[in-house]
Amino acid sequence: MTPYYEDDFATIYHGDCAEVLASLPSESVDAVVTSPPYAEQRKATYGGIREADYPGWTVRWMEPLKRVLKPDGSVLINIRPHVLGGQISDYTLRTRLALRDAGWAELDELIWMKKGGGPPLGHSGRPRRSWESLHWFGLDGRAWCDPVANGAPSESIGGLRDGRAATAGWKHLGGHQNEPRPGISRSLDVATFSTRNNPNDSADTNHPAPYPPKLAAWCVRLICPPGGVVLDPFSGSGSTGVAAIANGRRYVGVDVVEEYAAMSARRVSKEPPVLDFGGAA
Amino acid sequence: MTPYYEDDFATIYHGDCAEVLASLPSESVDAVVTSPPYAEQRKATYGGIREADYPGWTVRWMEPLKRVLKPDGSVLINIRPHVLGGQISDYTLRTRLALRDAGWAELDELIWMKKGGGPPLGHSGRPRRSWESLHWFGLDGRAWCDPVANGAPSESIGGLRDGRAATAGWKHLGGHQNEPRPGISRSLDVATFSTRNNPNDSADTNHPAPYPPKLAAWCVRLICPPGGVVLDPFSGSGSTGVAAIANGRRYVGVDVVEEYAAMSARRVSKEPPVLDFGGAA
DNA sequence: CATGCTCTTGAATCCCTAG
DNA sequence: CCTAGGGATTCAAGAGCAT
Repeated sequence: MTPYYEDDFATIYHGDCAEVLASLPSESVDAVVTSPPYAEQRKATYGGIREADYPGWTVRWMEPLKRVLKPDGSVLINIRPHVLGGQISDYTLRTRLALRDAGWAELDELIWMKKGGGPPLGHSGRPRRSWESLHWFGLDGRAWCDPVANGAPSESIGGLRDGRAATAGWKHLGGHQNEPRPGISRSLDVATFSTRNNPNDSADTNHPAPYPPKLAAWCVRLICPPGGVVLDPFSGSGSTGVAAIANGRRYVGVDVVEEYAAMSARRVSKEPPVLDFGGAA
Repeated sequence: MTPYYEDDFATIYHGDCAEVLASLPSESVDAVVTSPPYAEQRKATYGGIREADYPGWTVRWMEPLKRVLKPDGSVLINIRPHVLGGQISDYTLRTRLALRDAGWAELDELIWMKKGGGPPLGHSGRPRRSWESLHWFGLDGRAWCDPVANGAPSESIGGLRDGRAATAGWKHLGGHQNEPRPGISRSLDVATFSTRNNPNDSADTNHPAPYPPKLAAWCVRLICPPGGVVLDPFSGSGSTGVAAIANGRRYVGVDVVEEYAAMSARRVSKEPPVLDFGGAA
């Protein structure tokens, strides 16, 4: 399939994601980081998947990934139930079970916590909904992950206190005792970022559902090794691509809406790539 | 059924919760706040419900609540999947769907965020799991809730700026424009508390799964009106009871293990009740 | 360069009214 | 009685500017 845009670090396709994914080489992608259209949302641009159809729709677009992903690759999906009549929808539950039934391994439940609580809208008689799920699936339970990538420097990691090397989450990645990556704590399963986009990008991020680039970067660093390939089948404004390139990964984006494929290409092409894989990981 | 312990503010039963609940008067409980034994956990004391049985087991113990709860009462359940072979268990998903199938309305997904990340345990190659779910169910979508009870004082509530009364989450509770409860923002759907118990309680809280009293208090204030009755069918060390009484509610606790019924009675009887329902709400 | 103010803007829901 | 559409609600982040 012919790319809509291509450079050394990014490839953007305009087309239906199932078709595009079917055309990608086997084991060519390390990680998928995406925020698909939620059920009943974005009707204007994506047709608005109905709740009842959502689990099957998700299983279908993810099926080609079983071939396209590397064996230790994984998928991070941001979806969220809506509230109707004071009750939350169940389509995310049913989607998770459908993916398990389809053979996917559910690795963990990660959370995006909206700093400051996010927009104060919603049901005025209920607590403000201030977090969203990042559902993490892999081909099996052994998916690649760097638990230290988003960790904070720490003064109290066990090894530093008693003279042993600090190897939290590091031996796991093949590190050796004599080259420890010391003083960084394991990250939590929660990413805390404001909902706001970078206002500098505002002209180029006119998309109904952009998530903040900092969140995308957190996800990329967690599940894609440095120098690897990140895929977003619902590229939208291209935030995942920007985050991937800014963190020394390559990007493959897909969008069925030409305007968004163009927007992704524009933003991705402007992002100065980071090639220093050594320290930033 | 004869209570194991009883005073003006608390009643503790020693027995199987399904039997005890069946013996309680209709519409006598405003809210249930509980942390049942997780699947495959606490085998020594509770027999260790198997994962496959967990949804049915939950539906069964909750069934009598449809009669015992007031029509606008609701239930807050703290359970958590475990990790095995790098994959999370699905029993909480299936339990939520089973409760929906049984006619319960799922009102929201609330979260307990463990301040500081909680114990740094778990799989060392993965992010530290630092939150747990509080699943909120009601008889229908109109359950009682005070969205402001746990809110923080705010200087920037809309009404304060332009002279209108600030009635966030207050009109909902029957407040009038001329008696606003101003300057308190709606709480978030996240409760952030450390995992630590009050060290003063340590002698009396030797229970395998105590959640912190501050978390229980947050839950009580959210879903039980001042002066109402809070029920915990898995009373354990009695933290829910302590929180209820300290916040001007009454408590009904049940535990199948006599040692825990006794522990609940002991802690509850020591807690000085708060009777000033006026301001603390 | 800190500090403080104004200004804008949200992946929202509910209620009420009109048909 | 059910459906569809429009108005009301409400607050933190961050930029830009003034002090």
